[in-house]
Amino acid sequence: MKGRQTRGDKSRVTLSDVARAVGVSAITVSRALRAPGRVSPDLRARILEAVERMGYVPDLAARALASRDSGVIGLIMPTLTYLPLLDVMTGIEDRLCGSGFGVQYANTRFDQAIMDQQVRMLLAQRPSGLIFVGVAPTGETLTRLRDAPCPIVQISDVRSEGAGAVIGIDTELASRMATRHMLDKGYRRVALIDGRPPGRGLLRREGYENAMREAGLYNPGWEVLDDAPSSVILGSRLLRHILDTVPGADGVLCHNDDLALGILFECQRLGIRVPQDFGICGFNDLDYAAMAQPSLTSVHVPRYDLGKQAAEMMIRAMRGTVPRGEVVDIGFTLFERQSTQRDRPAGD
Amino acid sequence: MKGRQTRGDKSRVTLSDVARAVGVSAITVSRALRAPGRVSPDLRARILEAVERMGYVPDLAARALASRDSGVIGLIMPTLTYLPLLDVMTGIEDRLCGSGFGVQYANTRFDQAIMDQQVRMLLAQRPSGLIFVGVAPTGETLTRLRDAPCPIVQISDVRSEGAGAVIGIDTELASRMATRHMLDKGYRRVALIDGRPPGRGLLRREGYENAMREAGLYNPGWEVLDDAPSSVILGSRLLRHILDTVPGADGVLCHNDDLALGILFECQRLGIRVPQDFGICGFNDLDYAAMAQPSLTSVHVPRYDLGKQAAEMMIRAMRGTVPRGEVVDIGFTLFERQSTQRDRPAGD
DNA sequence: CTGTTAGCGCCTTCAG
DNA sequence: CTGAAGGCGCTAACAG
Repeated sequence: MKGRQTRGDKSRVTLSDVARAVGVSAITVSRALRAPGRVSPDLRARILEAVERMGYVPDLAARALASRDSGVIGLIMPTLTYLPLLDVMTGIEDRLCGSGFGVQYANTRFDQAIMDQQVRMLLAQRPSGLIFVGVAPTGETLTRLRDAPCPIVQISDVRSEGAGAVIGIDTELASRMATRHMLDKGYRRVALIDGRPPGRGLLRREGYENAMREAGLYNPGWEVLDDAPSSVILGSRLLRHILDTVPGADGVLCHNDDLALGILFECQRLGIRVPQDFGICGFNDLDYAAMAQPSLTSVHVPRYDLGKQAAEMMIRAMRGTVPRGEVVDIGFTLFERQSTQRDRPAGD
Repeated sequence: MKGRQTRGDKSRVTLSDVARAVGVSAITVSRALRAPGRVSPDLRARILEAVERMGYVPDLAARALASRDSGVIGLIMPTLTYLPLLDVMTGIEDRLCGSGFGVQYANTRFDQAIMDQQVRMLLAQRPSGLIFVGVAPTGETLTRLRDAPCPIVQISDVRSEGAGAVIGIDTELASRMATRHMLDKGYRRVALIDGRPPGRGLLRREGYENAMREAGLYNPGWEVLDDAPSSVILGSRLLRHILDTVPGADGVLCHNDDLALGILFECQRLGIRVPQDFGICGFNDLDYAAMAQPSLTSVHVPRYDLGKQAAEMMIRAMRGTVPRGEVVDIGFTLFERQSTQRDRPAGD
């Protein structure tokens, strides 16, 4: 008698299996799992015990289909191979871990069109929330998000246009203060370099320009923007470029510590003394900034906390307690280290 | 007459909507989308046109529920903030991009229990495939995977026990050759340091031990293992530790370039000349290894390709054309750079 | 090549 | 606090 083989599969435990075992209806098990308050305590206990014992794991697809909510929070990222963003990610994950929400990454590869497409896809999968990490939605994406069916949090410059809550720093200010610091230290012909970071390039440049203008030293030719991804190698290359194109250059503001490190190595190779002959300021305060020899001045942003708080906002928003326009400035700190500690030239 | 408001939602376009518009049945549209061959060319064209025009996007949850396949490939990673792994990830993503499969990351945080749990969850969601990146499944996970309902590829040491296809390098060999290289260059009291990398620590240590033993120089006290995550800071700290505990140490084999860079910086700080007084060998050949001053000797692994090939194997496996036991050794290269170029002491 | 018939596993009503 | 119906959107499995 092989009979009763109605459902060919090798018995995946379902909600009704559990329900039958406990002697209640499926919906009660469902509620015991998701809305603890709506089931009597001891029934709930029995149910949870059975769930455990039978090894029941909810089928997310079925749940998503029936409830019109995937329980997934989409993280839209411009790249996955950029260390600073990863710290933010980790903060988000740590906060979300155990909250019952899943995380889905969408890698836009710095490409607007891909972002539009990915966001479209994500939205079609009924996400519980969307977090933009280091990119602000623009263009078509922004439009589509105007009346998105889920909360949106974006980690970006506090002044950027937003479709939801915004958390981040004032990039222009950070860049301006870093530049001013170099000027204060007596550097004059300070160049700016930038690779392909996650999109805040414009604001950083603005801060640099503002500080340089205030000092009457602005020169557009001192801005070196490269489309290659930011890296140590790029930094080395760009130093040579600067020395060629900015006569008498005596410092550089880097939009990333990778670049700063590359600059430092290349200076050492060329026999340029840092900080005496040349000042270097980085951005992000990656771990090696403090360890480098000489140590690198850099703008520190509490990235991990940034992620954590963003996730926190998302969770509150999903409970409906965040006004869509909320903006949080998490602040930054300029760590003034050896790479910019030149004594001011006398009489300057 | 407000009538016919049966489905309250603001019209999400469904398969049947498209089907009705074209005048065919739902299943035909479904097939046109997934199995191009099984629908006549011009019907298919009309359908695709309608799909485009109406902005239809498949509901993955419904699809997963009905087909018992989520179309998602799970990537199990020990951490998301370790640069070398990210290159592998990028390779995987690049290959999978456009293949129609989605990618879902599971971060195990170096924790066996979390891995077990995550794999259990993943399996419950009917993944199309599972790729273990830099970790080999063990314990409960391995058992559970024995008769997994989907292909498995693991990126790890070629000799590691596997639940599916394996692709990677011979870690012991790499480590042994790197150690031998240092010995060849005349370094004698070569220490080993390791932080918390994605699990290949044991094999790397084995390679080091084998090489040291062959040379009659093995000393267990020279192995410094730290549980902190590998980082530049850790490298600096460990150099001081080595100088304290290994009298006359003249070199170190690092299990990561982070560590190597930290060692280098600390040497510079302490006035120890590299490579004359002290040799440094790293692992992974991160971009700064070649740029550092002096440049760092390191073991290069084609990580991006590794990822790409792993994804390729996965795709083949999903078509059922990879024997489960397949093992691919992708090889490595030892780049001998300045940090180990000491002239052999005369008479040694 | 195309259509019909039945669910996939869960959750939303709406009743008690 | 619990239960009974019905359907979410899609796709196997057969038919034609």
